[in-house]
Amino acid sequence: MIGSAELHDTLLAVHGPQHWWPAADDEVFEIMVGALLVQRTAWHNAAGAIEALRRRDLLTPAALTAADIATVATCIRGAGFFRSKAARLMKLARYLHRDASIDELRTQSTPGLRRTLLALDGIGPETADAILLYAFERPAAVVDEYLRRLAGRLANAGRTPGDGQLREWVLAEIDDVPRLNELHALVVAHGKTVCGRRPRCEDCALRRRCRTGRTGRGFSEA
DNA sequence: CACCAGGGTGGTT
DNA sequence: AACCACCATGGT
Repeated sequence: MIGSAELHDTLLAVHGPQHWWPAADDEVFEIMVGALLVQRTAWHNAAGAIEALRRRDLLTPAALTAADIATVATCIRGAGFFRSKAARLMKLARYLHRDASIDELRTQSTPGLRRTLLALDGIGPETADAILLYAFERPAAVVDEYLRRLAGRLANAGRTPGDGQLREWVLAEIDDVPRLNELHALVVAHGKTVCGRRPRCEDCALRRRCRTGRTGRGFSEA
């Protein structure tokens, strides 16, 4: 099985740097909002929703808590699923304004912070790891559908790995935030342009590594 | 027109 | 544990 470091380097050579969320310290809440808004939505539309919220100065927990949910829903309508997303944003803002705070979350250990995020409405494993990585700059491996499909083609020996195995596989060779950041963005770029739902391995820089082409060790159990 | 986009939740088998 | 419907808009 190819290592995550080689996957990173190969995709970087093909697609170049992706420039995803260079998280400034005062943008943590904004990035958390973006991570919720972008779910099953093109980034362009999520970005428009964030700008609409920014125009109304709603990108702080306090301001969003005080806002009317109908106003929030109007701002984020273009990002889709606006009713559920508006409710989730209000819950997130209330939680960070009343029950906790960004600074308090910063003091938590990475595993603890992951559990904290997973307990919030609308934050599942992928969004939690994206927030850990892009907002809090913690070493986290974001496992998305593109990476699952990619791993399914690259792991020719064993069975297709589960999400937990995929996280371990990524972190085994990459533990620094900049490359984990870049890797997830590159996997998405690769999935959208070359090997998406229907693989086009003949055009892919990884074609020699794919199940249709070659040998490898595959993922090990446990 | 069908399909996709930086998923998660709740219910059923 | 795997599968499913649902959420909803904008772009191609």
